[in-house]
Amino acid sequence: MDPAADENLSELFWSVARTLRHLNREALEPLNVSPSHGRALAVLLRHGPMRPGALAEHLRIAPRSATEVVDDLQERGLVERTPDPADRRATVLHLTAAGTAAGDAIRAARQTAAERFFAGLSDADRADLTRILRNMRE
Amino acid sequence: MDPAADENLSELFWSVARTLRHLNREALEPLNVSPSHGRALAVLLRHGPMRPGALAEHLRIAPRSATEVVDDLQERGLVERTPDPADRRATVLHLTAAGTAAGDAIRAARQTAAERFFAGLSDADRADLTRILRNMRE
DNA sequence: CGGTATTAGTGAGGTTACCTCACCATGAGG
DNA sequence: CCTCATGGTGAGGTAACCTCACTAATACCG
Repeated sequence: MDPAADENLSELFWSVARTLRHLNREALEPLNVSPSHGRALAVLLRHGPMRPGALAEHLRIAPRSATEVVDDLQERGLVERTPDPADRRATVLHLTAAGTAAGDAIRAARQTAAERFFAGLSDADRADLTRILRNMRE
Repeated sequence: MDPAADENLSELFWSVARTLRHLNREALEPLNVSPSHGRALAVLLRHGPMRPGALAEHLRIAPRSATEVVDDLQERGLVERTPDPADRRATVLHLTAAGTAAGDAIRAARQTAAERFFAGLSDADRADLTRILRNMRE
């Protein structure tokens, strides 16, 4: 109820979020993949081949922006565009072998970063945090 | 200790962070201030007049980038540059009346957003969350 | 069946919020 | 006083987004 407490909580939350973001970026850096490309690879790895439009939805960006991300990824030989046999307007994106390897590396790096980050918490704290965050997400 | 749990916790955290960011942006939107400008105004409001270099440090951006932010803010009549009497290389930034008003409005909007966001939590949960986040920040 | 509306993807061009590098004026120390 | 460091900024660049306009293809409808 105390407004000052709310403000502190919000600032505290941001401070922690920033640390986590930095950690994630550090984890991705040696893989030579930008966060935005990493997210795209992760989506393709998790959900399999899909159209650029679907990728855009997963990433919550405009379809045009997905085109751009795919351009970069294709240039690096991580994804391929193949025509959709069912709809000649559409293309289907799928990971190359290199793309799958990169995606796996990203997943591993992310997990390591998260482990390091949450390592200082007791099991009880983790449980509390999970419960509270779930609650906040509604 | 369970890797999957860590990953979920990290994703959960991001999901909540995104919601909070959106809420903050919504709160700032009617004030016609970008997040970056809002942060700068908030710093000047909280810490008083300072040099561009100091502002850059507070915002954790390069000095050159602070110049840019100040340019925009000055163009909108929210801050002024005055020569530093103690050092003729330097300038001192201070808020205009309009800038102070904007800063106050931003602070209020932020607080309202935070209140809405943390409204669903019990006092005990807030205390737990605060403690855990402090712990994570080390 | 033909015509209109819709959809998938992308070219062109813009924005925001950063960055580095080079430079000038000034200040500080030997 | 001469060199070196510092404060600010011009010039120019980048990442990751955006909207608008367009083409090709498909879907719907009378």
